[in-house]
Amino acid sequence: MMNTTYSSPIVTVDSVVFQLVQQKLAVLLIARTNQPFAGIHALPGGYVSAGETTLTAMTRIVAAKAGIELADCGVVEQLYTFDTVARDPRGHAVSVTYMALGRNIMPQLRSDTHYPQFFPIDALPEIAFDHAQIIQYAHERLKSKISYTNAIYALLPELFTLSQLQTAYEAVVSHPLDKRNFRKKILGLEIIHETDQTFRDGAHRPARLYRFNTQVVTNISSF
Amino acid sequence: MMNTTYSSPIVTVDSVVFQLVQQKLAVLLIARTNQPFAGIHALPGGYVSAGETTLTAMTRIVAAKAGIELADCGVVEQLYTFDTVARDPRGHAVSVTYMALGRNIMPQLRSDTHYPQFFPIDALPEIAFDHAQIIQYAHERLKSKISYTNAIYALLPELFTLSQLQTAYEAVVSHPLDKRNFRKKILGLEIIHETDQTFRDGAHRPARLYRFNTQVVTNISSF
DNA sequence: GCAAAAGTGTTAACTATACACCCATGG
DNA sequence: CCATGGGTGTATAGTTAACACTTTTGC
Repeated sequence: MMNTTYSSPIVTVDSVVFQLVQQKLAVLLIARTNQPFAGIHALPGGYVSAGETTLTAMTRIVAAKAGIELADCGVVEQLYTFDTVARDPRGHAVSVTYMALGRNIMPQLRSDTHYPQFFPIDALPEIAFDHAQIIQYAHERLKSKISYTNAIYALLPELFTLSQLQTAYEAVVSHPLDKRNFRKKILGLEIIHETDQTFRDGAHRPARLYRFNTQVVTNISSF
Repeated sequence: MMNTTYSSPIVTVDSVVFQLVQQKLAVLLIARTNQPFAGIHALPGGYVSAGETTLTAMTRIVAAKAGIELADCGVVEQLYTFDTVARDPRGHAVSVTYMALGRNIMPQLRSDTHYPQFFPIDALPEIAFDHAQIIQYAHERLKSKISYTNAIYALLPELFTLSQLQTAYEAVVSHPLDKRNFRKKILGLEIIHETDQTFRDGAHRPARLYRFNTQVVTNISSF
């Protein structure tokens, strides 16, 4: 064993990039240009080469295929590694998946035209490979993550109203929350603080703007 | 991009196998026979070859290096995938890690003598590579897992007393639990049921034996 | 009868939930 | 003055946490 003529599986990465689009959770998909699944939407992904880390590869691939800089995403987290048998024409592939959270991301059409777009998670098109399951897995992870960390900051602008924050939570957990209970709880967690600024938007009372205490993922357990 | 002369990283697996030894959580380590870290203890791990899944590779490797059949472990779960740079003499390696839970596992000395042994997690020897961090990560995952699933069944015999169950929980979370609260809670979860058998062991009242409702990992959330 | 582990309830603190009205603004 | 979203408190139910004595057995 362990001889140097050993033949390894192909290593790939696939990325689930989330952002809020019109107050709904949306995921980045590209239209595939090659077989299999040509024309069908898929997560941006590609091959990892020897000498680059999976995270570096992901950054490179998402920039190349969707014109998105992962550095602009406030949270990047590894999800799971799938043994996707019979997916790659060259044989067995191991796919490392990541989740990224961003805001105000504008996908750019690249020269090789992969048609990157954000789709609301409750209105996804047909999805190639097992990527629908990966998206679902990422969504579950995100739901869970925002319940014990401040990670939702990465989906919001630096300054935000409590209503925007509540809407973001609701977009992720996909059910409505009680306004008074939500505010009581979030303020009690001491992960945000109010600023002296307000936000005016239409014919109603202006909203106080808040800011996260930190833009680093932090646990908010009861201990 | 995506040309067929692409060179992939090496893929490896590393396994964190837990069991209870004398009522303490213990992890399987082997003594390395080669450089680097010759003579130092490490997690059982090795190369994944094209055509086998990481789980198959892990099963093969743990059997080869420690004489342990993963099929005997009640829970096997993927943990995380590490980009271990500069670890493999042939270059960049991607290491997929798994956690397994078992009971009554006896490691076997194999022909190529890797000296497999279980060490209590609070008395580990010097550990090679970044494996100490992997063990800590696995321990955190296990702590968390037993709080929202019945996964601890995999560390216990089929029939067990409530005191044994409590001791198992305590071994994992590494702090003592209140006996009355523990029993109230565990019985309220309805994941175990009492049998008509008891266990006699020394000069005291015999203990009722219980059994898990299922030997499959199941969530026990409040919903 | 004594040592040793098994077994058993109550109270207080905290957390989660349900629920409805007034406020400040723009038009 | 009215439509719109911003902002606020209280009462109840449920959950968690602290805590000590009696029971059954072997020797």
